[in-house]
Amino acid sequence: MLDIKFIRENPDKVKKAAQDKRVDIDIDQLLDLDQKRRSLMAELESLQATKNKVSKEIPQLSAEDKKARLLEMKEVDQKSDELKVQLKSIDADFGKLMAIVPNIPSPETPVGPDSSGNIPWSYWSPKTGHVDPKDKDKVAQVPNKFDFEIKDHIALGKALDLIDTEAGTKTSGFRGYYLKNEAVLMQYGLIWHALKKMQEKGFALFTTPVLVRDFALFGSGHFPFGKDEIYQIGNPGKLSEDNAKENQYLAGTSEPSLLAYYSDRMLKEEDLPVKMCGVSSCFRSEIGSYGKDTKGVYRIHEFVKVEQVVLCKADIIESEKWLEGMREIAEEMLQDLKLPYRVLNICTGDMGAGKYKMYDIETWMPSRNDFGETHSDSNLTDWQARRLNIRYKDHEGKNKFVYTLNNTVVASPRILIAILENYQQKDGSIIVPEILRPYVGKDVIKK
RNA sequence: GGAGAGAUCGCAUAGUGGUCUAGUGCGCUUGCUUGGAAAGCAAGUAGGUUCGAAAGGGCCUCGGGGGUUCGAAUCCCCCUCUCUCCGCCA
Repeated sequence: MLDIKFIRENPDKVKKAAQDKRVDIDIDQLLDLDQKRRSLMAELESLQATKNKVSKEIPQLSAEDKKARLLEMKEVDQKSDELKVQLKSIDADFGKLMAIVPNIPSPETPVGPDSSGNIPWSYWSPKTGHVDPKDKDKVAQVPNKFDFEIKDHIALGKALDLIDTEAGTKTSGFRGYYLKNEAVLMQYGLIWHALKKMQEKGFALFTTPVLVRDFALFGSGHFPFGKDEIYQIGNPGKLSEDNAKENQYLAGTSEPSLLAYYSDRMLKEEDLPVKMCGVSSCFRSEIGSYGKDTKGVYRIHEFVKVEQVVLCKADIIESEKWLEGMREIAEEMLQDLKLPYRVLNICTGDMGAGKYKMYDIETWMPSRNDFGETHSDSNLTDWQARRLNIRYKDHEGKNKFVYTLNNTVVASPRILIAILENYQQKDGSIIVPEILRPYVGKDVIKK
């Protein structure tokens, strides 16, 4: 959500943002509704003021005067009832449009239509260290090379009894899977490693509700945009469009729950930044990606994720520092695992409506012969905080909306794809990354 | 699943149709007092929105929504949440 005052004063900036982000919204219509809404409100409020005044006089009046006044009030009532009906419908339309007004992207965000417009920002591998994207020769050295015929994670998972998608599909349906044996230990080891790291960095740890209400998903910006992507559940007797407040949903990330923890709160400036780290199951319907990544555990309906969220004061410089800081934490995770990756600066057409700036981190996945997204780092400035009413009192005593940011720490089993494939050996075994060995209890996974 | 009680200005509490512009206590802020402090005294102590250059008005908010009424914290309906007891249960 943007401030309506900002939209009034900068309609061209907002139109440009909508165009670049490919959000279909008529800003002129919004401003027209805003105008109508305000003039209706003014009219209605002056009627209300009359009513309030007369109501106070009535007890003191003579019986006759009283009668006359009451008749007048009936008319005022009728008029105000009419206006209320009009205002209600305008309000509803206004609210719907306000909910989809996109945030203004940062000056560093490339303008582009879709993922093809994303720009590599940096590369890293254990061999090369950080690599500038302009250094083409070095960039070519980032991916792991193998001097034998590689297997994909599906074949490796099957051969070593780590992943069973056939049984998973039988039990759960399309995109179902079981993790087994060392893969289970690896997943929990990754989560444990991530949680310890985040705690050491001063983040408060949370397990979060996965089953959430409408407002949390609206607040994070997952509604109304990505409604198809989210499973709706609840008491069948209560499920309905009109009663969205009662419906519950399976969240696709712990971000909505972490943000909602502070909804409707008034923080003090010294409380900021609030650093949160959530671990939860995540559910995604993957409607709209039929036929994409249909094999293995790259794109699945349920997974586990450790997520980082920061609420900081309303200062663009400070928020950018946190975006970079959270990116570094995610990179540290991949460096701990010694996995090659790249960071992309995400373009306007590929970022959500609420985002100011966004990086994706993609980890090398040999069977795809490409990098695959494993982390997503976003600065949403006050766009979410306005939706969730998360404010703080600054040192001058002024109330402001916080800025919100979020990034992945680790998501499994997707990260297991990179681990299994990058660490595979010629003999079909898999070396366990050093940091996971205490959790897995061995150095090599083999038949 | 059953029965009952409740939700009021940061906290606690009063308030049962007009005197509520929501009182009181605590907390907090400022001032007076004091060598300094405590105590005491005095004043202040929410948010949103709208009109206005400002000063300052108007409107809304007593869990949320709707209704009755000229007028609702107060009466009615629906919802959410909390607590107590019973039942069931990981």
